[in-house]
Amino acid sequence: MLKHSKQREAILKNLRSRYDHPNADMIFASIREEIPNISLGTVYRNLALLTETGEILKIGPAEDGKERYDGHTHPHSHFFCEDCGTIEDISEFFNANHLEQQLHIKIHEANITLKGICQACLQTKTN
Amino acid sequence: MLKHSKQREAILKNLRSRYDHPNADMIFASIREEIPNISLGTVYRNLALLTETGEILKIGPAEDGKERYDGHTHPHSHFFCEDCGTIEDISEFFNANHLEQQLHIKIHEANITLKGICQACLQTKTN
DNA sequence: AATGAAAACAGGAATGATTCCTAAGATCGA
DNA sequence: TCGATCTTAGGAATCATTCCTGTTTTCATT
Repeated sequence: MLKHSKQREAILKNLRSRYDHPNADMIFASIREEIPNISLGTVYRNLALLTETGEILKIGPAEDGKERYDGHTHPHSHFFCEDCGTIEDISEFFNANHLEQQLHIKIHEANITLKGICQACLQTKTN
Repeated sequence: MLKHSKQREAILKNLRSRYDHPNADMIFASIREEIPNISLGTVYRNLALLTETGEILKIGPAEDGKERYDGHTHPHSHFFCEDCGTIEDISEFFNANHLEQQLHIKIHEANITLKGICQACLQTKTN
């Protein structure tokens, strides 16, 4: 059973209010202003919990190798700037040339990352 | 200037000959059969070098958090199985439903990851 | 073939994001 | 109010990756 905690609530509220795809440390720093003695471990544990319940998204590590979190769970993609490291939301339908012109960005790499269950695992499950 | 080394050559040859998207440790184990006293640091250093020269690809960390490498650099995408952790190549044009039927897989998540330079950075460069 | 500077290496220590551990504190149904 | 269970703070542990150092290899030039 999941019990209420002001720490978890603060973390969720923080993520819901921002659009900069922060990492655990950035969230930690933010929450600290409100709950000065919160521990980094608590931030990590609750980010994992909230990700599991689907209330937030964990978006693959950025160039710096740190995981980023997104409090907005509607279907959308992300644009990683290789220069400054910012991560922008992409809601438009995917079309590289169109996107470059529309968002005034330069796309070097466009990868589709698919996750699911492979053929071998699907067959194992049927047995 | 880049000097020849049998260690780097062995790593490249190893990656060119396999299709399982290994991590640094798997490559280390493989090369060790040929060069028993190669060090893990050498493997990491050369993987970084080969990635920089474009001879291999580093494909984002898998579920286990470890980086994977791909010795085949033609444009293609990857499919990560969330169950067994295997990574499969995807060459077909992207269409989730079509792919599921064609490859007999179950797609839970399809993310487009874009990398490049954001508007702010492009403007800074012009200055 | 010998020389020397640059690049690479092996081995091991350091780093750092994330996870784990434990005793104390908060939550909540009964 | 009580107790079972969940959560927390704080700090230690983990472990993939990077860094360091003294030694070895490469290779253009003699």
